[in-house]
Amino acid sequence: MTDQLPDRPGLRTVHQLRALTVDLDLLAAAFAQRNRLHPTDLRALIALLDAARTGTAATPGLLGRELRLNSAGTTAVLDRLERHGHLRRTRDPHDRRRVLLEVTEQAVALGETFFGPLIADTVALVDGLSPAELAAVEGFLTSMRTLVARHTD
Amino acid sequence: MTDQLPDRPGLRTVHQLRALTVDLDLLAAAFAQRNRLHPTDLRALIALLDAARTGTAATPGLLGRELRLNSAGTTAVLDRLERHGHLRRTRDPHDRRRVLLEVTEQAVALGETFFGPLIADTVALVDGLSPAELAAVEGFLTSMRTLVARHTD
DNA sequence: CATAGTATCTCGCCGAGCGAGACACTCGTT
DNA sequence: AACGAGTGTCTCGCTCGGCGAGATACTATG
Repeated sequence: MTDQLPDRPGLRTVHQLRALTVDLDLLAAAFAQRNRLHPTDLRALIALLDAARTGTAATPGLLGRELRLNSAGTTAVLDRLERHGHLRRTRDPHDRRRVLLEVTEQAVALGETFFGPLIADTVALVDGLSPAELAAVEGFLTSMRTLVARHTD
Repeated sequence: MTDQLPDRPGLRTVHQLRALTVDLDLLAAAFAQRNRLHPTDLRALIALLDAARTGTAATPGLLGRELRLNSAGTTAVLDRLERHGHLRRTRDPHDRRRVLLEVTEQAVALGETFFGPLIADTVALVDGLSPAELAAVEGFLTSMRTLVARHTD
């Protein structure tokens, strides 16, 4: 970005990666708008679907921490999702201060329409790679994550 | 957060890629907050720095289209950036309806503090790859972009 | 010229998210 | 058992980013 030297492999890759993240953001934004969801609501839905998939108990507090929202903002997100029928709130019988969040079938279906085809295509793409290619791609992604993590402080 | 053991290589890669984009978003958000910028202002700044780097003339209209903001919102973004000294507005002498946007030295420096180290590390990482590995990574990124583009409609 | 088209800005409004605080509940201490 | 501290969630009032509508200034075309 701050380097003008054209066509060094490293810079080309940086550019490709950045373009890809921008495209993914645009895709998410387009999907959100088409389904009358705010970007934050979509992020929340993704987090809740993840939790449901891994069997983790989701609560407003956890969600708010994940989305970097304070409690008031979290309540507002949940109100919107509940109003749109993507979410059910139930009191935790073991700790009656807590609220358990349950995504509805409708929300799961919505998530599948969004992620399903893209994931399927990506899996097909990855399955078409040779073992060496797969190793290179996975190594790159892993290295990038630790690298980004090191710059977040 | 949700590092479950994904069964197939394809899914594992999908997960890694998604985690990476989330981490990059978090990095950007953290940087924005530390510099008293709104996420949109940072996106605008990135777009303007890109334009400056490629020698493209930046105008409010172009920027607004890129950021998916209407004209009122675009004006507000530019007001904020100008107020913070990241931007100068000048009338285009050839078409006096238009306003030309010029990032200040301060903004360029800010961009370098943000992107510089991360880009340098990424370039170093990519430079350390064998030609075959590099080809695999670039091929993957390119394929993903066309794949995402196909799903955006 | 007049008229249509274009680039930008202003005004009034909506609503996402914040800070402060209320309320309900749990838990350790006494 | 009763109290206080700590925790999870929600309510209230507010700020301010972004939108729709329209004003303003300029260019292009007949």
